[in-house]
Amino acid sequence: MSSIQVTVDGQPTSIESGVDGFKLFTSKTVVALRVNGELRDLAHRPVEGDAIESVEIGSPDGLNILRHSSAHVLAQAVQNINPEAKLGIGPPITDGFYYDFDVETPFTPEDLRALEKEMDRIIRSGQRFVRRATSDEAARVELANEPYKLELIGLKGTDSVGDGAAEVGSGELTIYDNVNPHTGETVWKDLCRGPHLPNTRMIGNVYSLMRSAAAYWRGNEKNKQLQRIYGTAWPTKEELRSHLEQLEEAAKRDHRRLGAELDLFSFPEEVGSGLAVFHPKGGIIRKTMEDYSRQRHEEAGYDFVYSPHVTKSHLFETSGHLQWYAEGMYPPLQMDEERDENGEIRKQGQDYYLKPMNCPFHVLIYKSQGRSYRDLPLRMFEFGTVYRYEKSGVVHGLTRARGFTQDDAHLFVTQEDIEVELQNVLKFVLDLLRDYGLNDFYLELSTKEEGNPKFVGDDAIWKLATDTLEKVATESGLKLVPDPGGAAFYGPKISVQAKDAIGRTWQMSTIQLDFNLPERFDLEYTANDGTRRRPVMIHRALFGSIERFFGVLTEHYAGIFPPWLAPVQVVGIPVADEFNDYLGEVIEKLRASGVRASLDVSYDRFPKKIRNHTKDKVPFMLIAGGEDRDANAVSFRFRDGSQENAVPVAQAVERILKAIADKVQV
RNA sequence: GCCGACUUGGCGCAAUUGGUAGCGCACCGCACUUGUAAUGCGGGGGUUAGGGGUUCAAGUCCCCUAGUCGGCUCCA
Repeated sequence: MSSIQVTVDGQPTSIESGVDGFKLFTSKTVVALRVNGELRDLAHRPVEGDAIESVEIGSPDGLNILRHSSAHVLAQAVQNINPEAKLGIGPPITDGFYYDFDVETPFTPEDLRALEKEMDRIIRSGQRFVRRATSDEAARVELANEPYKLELIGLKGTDSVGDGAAEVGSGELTIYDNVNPHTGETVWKDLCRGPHLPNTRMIGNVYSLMRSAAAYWRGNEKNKQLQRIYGTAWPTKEELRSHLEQLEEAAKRDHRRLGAELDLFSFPEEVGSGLAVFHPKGGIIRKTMEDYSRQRHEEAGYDFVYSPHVTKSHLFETSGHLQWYAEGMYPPLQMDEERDENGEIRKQGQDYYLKPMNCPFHVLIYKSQGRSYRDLPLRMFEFGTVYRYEKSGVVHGLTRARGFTQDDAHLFVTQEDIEVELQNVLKFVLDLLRDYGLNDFYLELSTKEEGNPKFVGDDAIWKLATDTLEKVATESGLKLVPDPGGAAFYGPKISVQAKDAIGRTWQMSTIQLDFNLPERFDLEYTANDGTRRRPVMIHRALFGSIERFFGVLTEHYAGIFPPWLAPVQVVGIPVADEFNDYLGEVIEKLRASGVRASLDVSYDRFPKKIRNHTKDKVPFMLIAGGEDRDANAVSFRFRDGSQENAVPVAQAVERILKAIADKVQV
């Protein structure tokens, strides 16, 4: 046996030639190799000079392999039960995998259970995943019954493969055979780049089919819809359990659920899809959010403006919305048209539109007078309610609504001031988000997609805008993630992504640079040399939409709002009626200081009152009985059940006021 | 918009093979007057999302509309 020189996990090592990954790594948790940067099956045999690393099942690559192999088992199970099912693609995704199938009838929950049974059988049989290189021609013959796979072969090496990249790469084509370990017989096969687990047993019973749904073939709504099955798979039972618990936790925090439970808002069917009404408790939270935002904007030198909800079509023609964005707008309201008895138009009508954006109005305010460089930067701020015709299938609670209020600002600046103003805006935005309790951010830079006609304006301007945004974003020190093609039609944007308490990220603020609207509206200012120049606009929404931000905060806090936001901040619960007056005085004292406090004088018994207000997530429950009254004190009970007895009244009041003023959580 | 599931009193749910709507919480009344998550008793409230059809009979079956949920596409 000759030996070869390789490096194994960074260490120069001499190994026998022809040795495969199974021999190199005997640990059961190693599922694949990384050879010179490329993922390989454990059956791969390294050659002289290779740099080899082990891939642990718990590593990101290892998890992908586990999940990808699980997807294969799912596909095999589907075809075992229904040989007519045609295969789409089946990649790993965050926390799991999916596989798309073309089947006559969609899968039912019962089907999923039957499929899990079949998958268990396949997994227990310990099939090996065996890689086999093939040619395009041979694969076409072998997969003649799999039209979607044939299509992928045709796309091989092109940019349009998209999610099919798990099936075909740019190199040689490979098929994975699932081989029965006892008979050596190939029981199933799939076009796939791999790598895969050595055998199905490694999947164990640590997977679960989650749901089925339709998905367009190759993600294009013009294509046929296939039936997709989603699953999750993990290396260990504990990880699967904790994943399922996390889903449960997320469900408990769902703002739609908490909104109903805490009586914050609702979506009356009578009003229409995606249109919320805020109830008193939600209303006070929202008002508090808005009031604080107003205060900060005032301090930061913004002007407050207001604009109507509807306007004549011409404004949106000038802005470009009707040309570029009509399908996202509510259909027009036809006004003032009159016809004679023959149906002939006697008086020409007008089309009015609900506004999808506030910017054109702010532009008109800018234009209402001649502007000087001395006026700039001009910062206009408005809680502007906009209406967008979201497709029926995408409406989702407060986070995707058809009517919502943007905390919208438009900054008119000179070219020279762009950078400084952007820096200030970004800092302002992040500071304010922190005050609302979000602390973990990264930035996304959304740029135009070359050649896509939806983006208006000339390339040089786009480049300047994009470069400036990138510079400012980079200087912020936050992580910057590119988002090609995600720009607004009139300009690139930075968006602030915030992580919530359970690690989910939400797009919050956006800052967009716009050279285009000033052009379309022919905006000008007089420079200090007397020449007329064109200002640049910065569009900036901080919460994105107040409704959406409200929803995000509700989920972030799981409904347990910090005192400054809590709809009811203090409830006084007397131990018995006898103490109503005593505790009532304390509550009055708090109310006089602006605290949202009330006294529970209902006929409920004491423990029931505690239960009620705990369920309502009131931050401070103040309790008073004989002992407290004698000591001129009250007792605190907090939402987590902890308590603090005999706190002198003056101290208690001060403590509550301070918690509210400091915007801290309790 | 597309695919699928779902819609029963304010909320959460139940109702054998189609046989004519129940429960808990909440609400109202009465009694109890209580030291840290549910006091007891009584009461009111639904033409089962809306409309149409099949049937002797529809919450249960079929069709249309609206809404909700999960995905897909979309999110300027």
